[in-house]
Amino acid sequence: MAQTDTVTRILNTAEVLFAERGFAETSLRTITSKAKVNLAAVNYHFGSKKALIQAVFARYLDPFTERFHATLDALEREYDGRPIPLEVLLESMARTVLEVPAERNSLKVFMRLLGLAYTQAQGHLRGYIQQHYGSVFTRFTELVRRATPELPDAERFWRLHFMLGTVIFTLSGLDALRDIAEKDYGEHVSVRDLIRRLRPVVVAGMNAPLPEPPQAVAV
Amino acid sequence: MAQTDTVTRILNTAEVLFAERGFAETSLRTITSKAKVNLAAVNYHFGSKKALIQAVFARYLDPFTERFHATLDALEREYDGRPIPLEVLLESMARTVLEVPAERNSLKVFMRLLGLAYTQAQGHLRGYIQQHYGSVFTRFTELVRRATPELPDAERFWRLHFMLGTVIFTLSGLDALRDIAEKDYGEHVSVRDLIRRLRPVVVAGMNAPLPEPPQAVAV
DNA sequence: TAACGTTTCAAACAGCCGTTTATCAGCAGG
DNA sequence: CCTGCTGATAAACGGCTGTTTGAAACGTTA
Repeated sequence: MAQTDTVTRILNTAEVLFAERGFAETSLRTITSKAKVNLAAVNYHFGSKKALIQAVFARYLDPFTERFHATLDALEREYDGRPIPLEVLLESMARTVLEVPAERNSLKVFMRLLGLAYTQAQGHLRGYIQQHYGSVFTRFTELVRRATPELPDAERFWRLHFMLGTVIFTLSGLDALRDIAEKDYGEHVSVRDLIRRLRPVVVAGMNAPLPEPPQAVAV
Repeated sequence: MAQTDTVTRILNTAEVLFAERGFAETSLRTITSKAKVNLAAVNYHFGSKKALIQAVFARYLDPFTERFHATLDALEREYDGRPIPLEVLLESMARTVLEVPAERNSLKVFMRLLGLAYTQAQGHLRGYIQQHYGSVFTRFTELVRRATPELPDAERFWRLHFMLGTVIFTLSGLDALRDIAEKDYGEHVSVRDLIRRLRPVVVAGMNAPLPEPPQAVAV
């Protein structure tokens, strides 16, 4: 019953190629030839290229949502109704994001894929992710809401997306940036190192003073 | 001598379609038919699709770099050797970014394009931008360096890219986010409004406390 | 052994891609 | 008048795309 060797070979090859070149720029022929599988295997096992793309994401996001829900369950038990501090929430999310792909040494790929999901056209992907994994995000934002009661709802919404942008943009473009950083500062940067650097910036961003109201005339 | 009507029609149509769907997903036939010009016109006037993509960027980035250099010239004269405060630098950049496309009501397109330049494969584009416009960025980062002498060089490098990610990610995915925000918070968000919200977050992120050193054993 | 459902495989499908070609219109200067 | 030159146009080019087909190979169960 275990997944066919062919299926995993396709998934393993596809996720790397997608991450490197994007979806439209990666043809099924490239995938199947590099995976040493017959061209028709993709349509046989997945049905279409769209479905393959979604399957690639599901293989990361299914275990992620499961673990993240479990983590949040544990936190809610621990804090027993009291608001969970923002740092704890962010830390938990970061840890879960790191855990899942760590087992396959593919954190970089996972991050690239997340970036692509946001920026590539692929309307079907956005819909699929929203529909299948939207609930975790909703639950998380609700907990963040309780952790930051002083923030207006709209402001918190935008700041969460600001921070999402920071993280996804950085980690998904990591290879290119790393090259520059290494050349200019002679410093090798690991993903964990980057997350260490990201933490204070994200926290400070979330806790930044409120913006001055828009060109308002004082009462 | 003025640019042919055909050339501008192609550029106007192409930039919108590229911004909406990405480069690989936008065919020359789609562009030329929507622009009501002959298919061969693109290759005749630009030479290739790659060159068209670069021309679309050049039409934004050429005036941008020119104005931004002028702005920095003025600032350096004004501060006469003293370091220019970080807020002033960020503010100037934001103002220049807003000015250029404002004349064609295409800020949204410009931002999407910047995002695509980072995230889409298109290796030739990254090279082209680096080669033609890298010097402005270098000059800007050097001024930021003088404005934030307490930051280690590597830390400043990463934080600048964190903030770049925040801005590009947000503004380039603006349409999708705006829909959610409007539905959930009933609030219409303009680009200027978003920049007002971005400012304190970016400043706070740049001024965040330094991260604790990596798992170092105390001496 | 025979029949079965599942998976692999080579080949072909129609369709779209970027680019090139050859033809033709319009207009300049000799 | 006609010779060049710039641009516009329709048509075709070879190549690559995702998908489908029908036959072959496989392992399992009767």
